[in-house]
Amino acid sequence: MPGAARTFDVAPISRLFKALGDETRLRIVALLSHGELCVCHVQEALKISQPSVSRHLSILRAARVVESRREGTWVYYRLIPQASAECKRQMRALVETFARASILRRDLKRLVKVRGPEACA
Amino acid sequence: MPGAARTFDVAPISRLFKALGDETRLRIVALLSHGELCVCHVQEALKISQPSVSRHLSILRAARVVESRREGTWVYYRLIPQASAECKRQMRALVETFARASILRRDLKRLVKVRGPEACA
DNA sequence: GCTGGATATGTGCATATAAGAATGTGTCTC
DNA sequence: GAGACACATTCTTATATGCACATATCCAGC
Repeated sequence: MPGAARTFDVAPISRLFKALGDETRLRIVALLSHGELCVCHVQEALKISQPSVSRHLSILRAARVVESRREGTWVYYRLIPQASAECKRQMRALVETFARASILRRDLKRLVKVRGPEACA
Repeated sequence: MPGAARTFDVAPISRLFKALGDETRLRIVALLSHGELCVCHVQEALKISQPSVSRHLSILRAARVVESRREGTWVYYRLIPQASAECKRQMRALVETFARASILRRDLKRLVKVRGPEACA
């Protein structure tokens, strides 16, 4: 086996952690852990500028943490299953953490209630 | 309850991920997940400069990921239990990942065999 | 095709981070 | 206390990151 890795490859986890090592992006992942959301939902929930949300989402997408789906005018983002077992393990732990954060879940419910579960405007 | 957190506090996890979002530091944590090591061991295992090892270790210590203990000339580093449940969960998942990386474990064993389990020189 | 709303991207700036070289601190031995 | 060794810190340079602002793209409805 030529070029077989002599040491464990930490690159995938490192990439994941780097993407998650930012409060804003972590809050976005927390929101998305409860389901799919469009950009305006995230923007409203986090109270930050639209370009900032978009940028952080693109970083998360580049890191293969989220994927997007366009539906008319709106773009919906959701978490995607991790490719490697290591990243899968980390994301599972993270989602479990967020699942226990009932306060955040209430925030999200309130947001969806206000803005509507399907409509963005 | 005045000042009660309206949103889930992501700061501790963010801080942890930021510290771990670097390949070198992740490799260091991987090594330490198998037990306590002194700086020269880490330096030897990772084949990087001594100041670089020291600097990364200080970052990990600032992030409350490791702690150090001086024994004569040498300084030993080890992982420390995380304070918050969220960080504990992430570190458990990470250590489990490294425990499965048998290749890395063999590297470490070889290193300890060469350098000795107790003596650094 | 034009307009307006939703989203994405470019630019400039301030700050943070990483690596290498040099130097400083602490501890042991003699 | 002088020298040797282990480790930490500082400095410089190159690169990366986050934010604010402006601008561009994409789509729906007319």
